[in-house]
Amino acid sequence: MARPTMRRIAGELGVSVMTVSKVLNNHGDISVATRDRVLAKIEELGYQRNAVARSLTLRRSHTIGIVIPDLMHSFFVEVIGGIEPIASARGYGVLLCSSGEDGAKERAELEMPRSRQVDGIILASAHGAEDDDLLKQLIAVGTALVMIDRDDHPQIECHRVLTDDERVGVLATSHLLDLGRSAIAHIGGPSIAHSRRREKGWRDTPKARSIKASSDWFV
Amino acid sequence: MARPTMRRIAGELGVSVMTVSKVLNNHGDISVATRDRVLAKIEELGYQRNAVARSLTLRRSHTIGIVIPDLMHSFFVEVIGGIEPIASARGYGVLLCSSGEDGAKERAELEMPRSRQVDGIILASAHGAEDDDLLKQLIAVGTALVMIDRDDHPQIECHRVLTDDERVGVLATSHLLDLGRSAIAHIGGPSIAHSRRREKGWRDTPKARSIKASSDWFV
DNA sequence: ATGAAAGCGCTAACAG
DNA sequence: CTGTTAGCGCTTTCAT
Repeated sequence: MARPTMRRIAGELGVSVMTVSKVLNNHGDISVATRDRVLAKIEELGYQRNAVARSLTLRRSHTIGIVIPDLMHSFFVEVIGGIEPIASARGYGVLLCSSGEDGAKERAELEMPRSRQVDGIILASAHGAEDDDLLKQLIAVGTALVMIDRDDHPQIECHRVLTDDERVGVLATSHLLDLGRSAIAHIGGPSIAHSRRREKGWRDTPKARSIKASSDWFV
Repeated sequence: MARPTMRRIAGELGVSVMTVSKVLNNHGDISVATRDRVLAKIEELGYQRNAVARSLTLRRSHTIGIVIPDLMHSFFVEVIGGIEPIASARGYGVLLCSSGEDGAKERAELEMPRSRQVDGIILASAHGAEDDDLLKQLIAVGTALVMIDRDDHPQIECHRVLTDDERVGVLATSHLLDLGRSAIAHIGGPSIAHSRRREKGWRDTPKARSIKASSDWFV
C-alpha cells in the first residue's frame, strides 16, 4: 500500500540512502557489486523516484504549464499537441490550464502552475487579462515565460511566438488574385485582433499590386 | 529572485511559521490581530503556498493525470475539455500525457503521473498496451484509476466510462429506418473495437425489428 | 567506495 | 492563542 522509497531500498540492502541515490543519479564512486544489488532491488520493488520530493530538493519541477483560453479551439489543441510530445520526451510534464477566454479567470489559472513551481509557462493570454503583476513576479522568480498567439501584455518582456496576420491576409488575397479571381471577399472571425490584421492585409493587397479594386470588394 | 516562503513571512512578522501555516489553513485559534498581520504580509509579498512542499507533507498532490492515445482526436479533446474545468475548480491540476496510440509508449507515459504522485489517473488506454502490472501497482498505492473509452485491461479492477457502441449502432439504424429509409450502409471507422460493435448493432437492427434486410445492405 | 548531517517548504501533533 | 518537535523523500556537501 505504501510506495517504496529509497529508505526502504537502502534498508533492505543494508546500505545507506545515499548509496541508492548515487546509483540512481549515476553519481560514480559506487562498486559494480552494490550498484547491481541496488538496481536489482529497484526492479524487484518497482521503485520509482518521487518527483515531488525531488522537486522540493532540486528546486526544479521538470514540469511546464500551458495556459490557453479555450480547449475547444483546434488551434490551441494543435499547439498542445506540438508541445506535449517534446516536453515528455525530455522528461517534462505538462500541466494544462484553460482560462475559458476569461481574463479574470486567467489570473486564477496562472496560480495553478505557479503554486506547483513549474519551470516554465506557455501562455496564450485571454483577451482583457490583467495579470501583468503576476507575470512579472513569475519572471522575477525565474519561471520561463513564453507568450503565444496573442500579442498582449506589452509591458512583459518575454519570448513570444506570434503569427504575422497581415501577411497572412496578403498571401491569401494574392493567391486568389494570381488565380485570376476578381472579387475577393473577407469574412472576419471573432478573434478581433487577428482578423483585423488579416483584413488589413486583404485591403492592402490590391493597392500594393496597383490593381484598381472595385469598391464592391469591400462590404 | 527567491519566492517568499512561510519562514520569510513569519520572520518579518516575528511569529512562528506555524502561525502562518494556521492562518493559511484557517486552522482557528489565531487572534484576529495576528491573522490580519499575516494576511497583510502575504498580500504584500505576493506569497503563495508551495504546492510541491505541501504535496510532500500531505501525501496528496491535488493533481490528476490524463493519459490519452491521441491529442489530435477530437473525442479526447472533448474529454479533456470536460475534465479540466471541473478539476481546476476543485483545486486539482491536470497533468496531460499522450501515448501516441502506442502501447509501449503508454507505459512510459504512465510513469509521468506516477512519479509526480498524482492522486488519480484517467486513462484511455492505447490498443495493445501491456501495463497491467503498472496499473495494478498504481491502484495498490492508492492512486484512483478510471479507464475511459477503451475496454481493455480486463484484469484491472477500476471504474470505467464506456460507450455502448452496439446500442449506438442500433439507435442510428433504427432512426434511419423510422425515417423510412430502406437501404442503410455502414461505414466502419479505424477504431476496430468500437466500429465492430456499432456494426453489430447495425446488422442486428433489421433482424430485431423483423424486417427482411435485403442482402445488398451488407457489403 | 560509502555514509552522516543538514535542509528544501510545509504541516500534524503536541506542548506551553 | 502561539510555538516546538519531527518528518514527508530526496540530494548536496563533507567526512570516513
